[in-house]
Amino acid sequence: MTSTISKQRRVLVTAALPYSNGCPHVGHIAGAYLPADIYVRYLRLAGVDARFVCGSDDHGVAIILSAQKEGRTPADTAQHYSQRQLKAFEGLGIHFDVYGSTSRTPQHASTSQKFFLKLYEQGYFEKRTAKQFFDDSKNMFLPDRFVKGTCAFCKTPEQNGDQCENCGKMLDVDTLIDARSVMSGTPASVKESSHWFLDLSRFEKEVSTWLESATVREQTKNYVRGLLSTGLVKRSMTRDLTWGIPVPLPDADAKGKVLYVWFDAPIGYISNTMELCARLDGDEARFADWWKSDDTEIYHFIGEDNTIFHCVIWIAMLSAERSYKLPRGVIVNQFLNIQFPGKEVEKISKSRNTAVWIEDYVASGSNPDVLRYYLTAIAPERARTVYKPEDMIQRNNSELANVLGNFVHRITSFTLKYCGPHVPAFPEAKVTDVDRNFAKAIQTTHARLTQCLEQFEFKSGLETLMELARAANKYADEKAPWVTRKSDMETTAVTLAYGLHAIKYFAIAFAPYMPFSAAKIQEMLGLSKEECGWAQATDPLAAGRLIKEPQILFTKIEAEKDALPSVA
RNA sequence: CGCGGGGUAGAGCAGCCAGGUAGCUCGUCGGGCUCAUAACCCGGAGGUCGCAGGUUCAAAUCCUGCCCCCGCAACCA
Repeated sequence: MTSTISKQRRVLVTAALPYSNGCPHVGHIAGAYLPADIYVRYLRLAGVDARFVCGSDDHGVAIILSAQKEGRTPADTAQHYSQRQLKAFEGLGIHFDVYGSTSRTPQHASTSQKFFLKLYEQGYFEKRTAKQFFDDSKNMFLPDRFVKGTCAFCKTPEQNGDQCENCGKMLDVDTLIDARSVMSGTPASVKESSHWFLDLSRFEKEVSTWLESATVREQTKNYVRGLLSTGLVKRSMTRDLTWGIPVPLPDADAKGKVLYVWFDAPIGYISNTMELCARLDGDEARFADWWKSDDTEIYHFIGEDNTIFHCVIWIAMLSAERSYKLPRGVIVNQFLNIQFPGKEVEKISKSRNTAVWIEDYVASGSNPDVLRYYLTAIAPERARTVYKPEDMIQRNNSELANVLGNFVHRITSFTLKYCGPHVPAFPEAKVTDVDRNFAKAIQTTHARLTQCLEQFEFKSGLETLMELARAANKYADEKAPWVTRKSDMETTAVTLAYGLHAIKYFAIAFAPYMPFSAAKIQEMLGLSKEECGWAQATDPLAAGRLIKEPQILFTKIEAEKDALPSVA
């Protein structure tokens, strides 16, 4: 009997909690959710006990503003978008084990408050009272970016409340003249307010130690090293808002204040895990297996805008709280820009109407795998990259349809046509070096792909797979079964068996990237779930297995010139 | 001298961490094949790998300096 000592690997994967005043677009997907989903799918195929946690981030001032604009309560707004987000994700095959919400997941508020109190009791907070701009008409304090006024130093008008664009001086309540609220246009008044600051500089050592040992991309490390070298600051963890988690202090000044949204948001990873354990295991206390166990690896997938919160503040928070494990890695992708035909490269922006929305893509009935493929192929892992609608069509046609889809189709249809509906048997003596090298290429590809996935290099892994798909077409051409079938059916059988072997490999290896298409190939070969493990991926297909009629995996997309925006 | 990223064929990108024939897709020119989604395969043309030094037998890759482009600069998320 073989040893069963080795414990099953356990991995908790989180994707950034989407802010619930909007829906995901291609940039969000490429940044965090798709790579996280690919990783989780890979882990599960490899037999790892993986859980995938996400949920909406419902608090903060932007939700309040959206709710005002939409004429409903912040709670309703949050719920509305949260549900749409989940539907969009599901439409792309991005499947979370739990999609919670920082305003509705039952464990969230208490978990966040306990977290805050633990830091408070250890004396990590400093209470400070300061003057802040206030909008009397909206009855709310104004964050810097919601105040405009004239710079007291150089007299440049229309400056934001944080820094003058002209002279570069920092602006505050005393140095921004004639300040008015951006929200209402009314003059901003000034009020005093008390807040609780977390002195991040006390955790510089912890953050630094974590950073150097964690799985974090090099450019992310450089960025955080830069922050550390200039020194961390004190940062307020409370806000004067009517929507959020109440600050759980007996202090009279804490009344009416809520936790800073970035304090409670990452705690959402924990509270959503609790909710998941309550549902799946019937015991929310089992969350400790994921958050308090040395045996669990935690990975956060985020976009670059979240770096400071996950790689500095969250690490400091966890270090201060002490009972939770620090993440093993934070996988940060850069931003995705966008370029429409005949236009310049620009940022994806809701207000400028340059976003491509996932729910639109899903509603159009387009193949989710095509978008998954394209967004992985252009994944902004190392640097920002550009999403181009025509580029996606081109890649769909020339790579997915012509290379991968066509290979699967030509081999299976040839087999059905000339060798009957089964994987053909063949005499070993007919196997040549060409065949053996091809089989070897499958093994090599698998080893490289596995390494790529383990190292979070999803783009590179996909390229490796596509290389094999090209090699597969070369193999078919070199072996030319359409020629050998006239004189040598045994050699033809070898070629087809090896070709089908490759197809079976694709059915498993592409599954993390393109689950819908992989499932189609699995169906064509009649593969069971048990046969589709990562460890069995390179096993050949047994002779005699029934092959089903091939389906088209990727239809070509005609470049509808009329549908493209006209260039003025 | 604030911080970070980028500058590789006509276009878009990979390769850089672990130096060793400059690769992929599209476009373009020619050939082959006919199993396949008018698909596939082979070959050609096209690159001073931003610039200048340095290390090395060898540099797109490591080091130094410079030029250009893009972001970020924490009390928005």
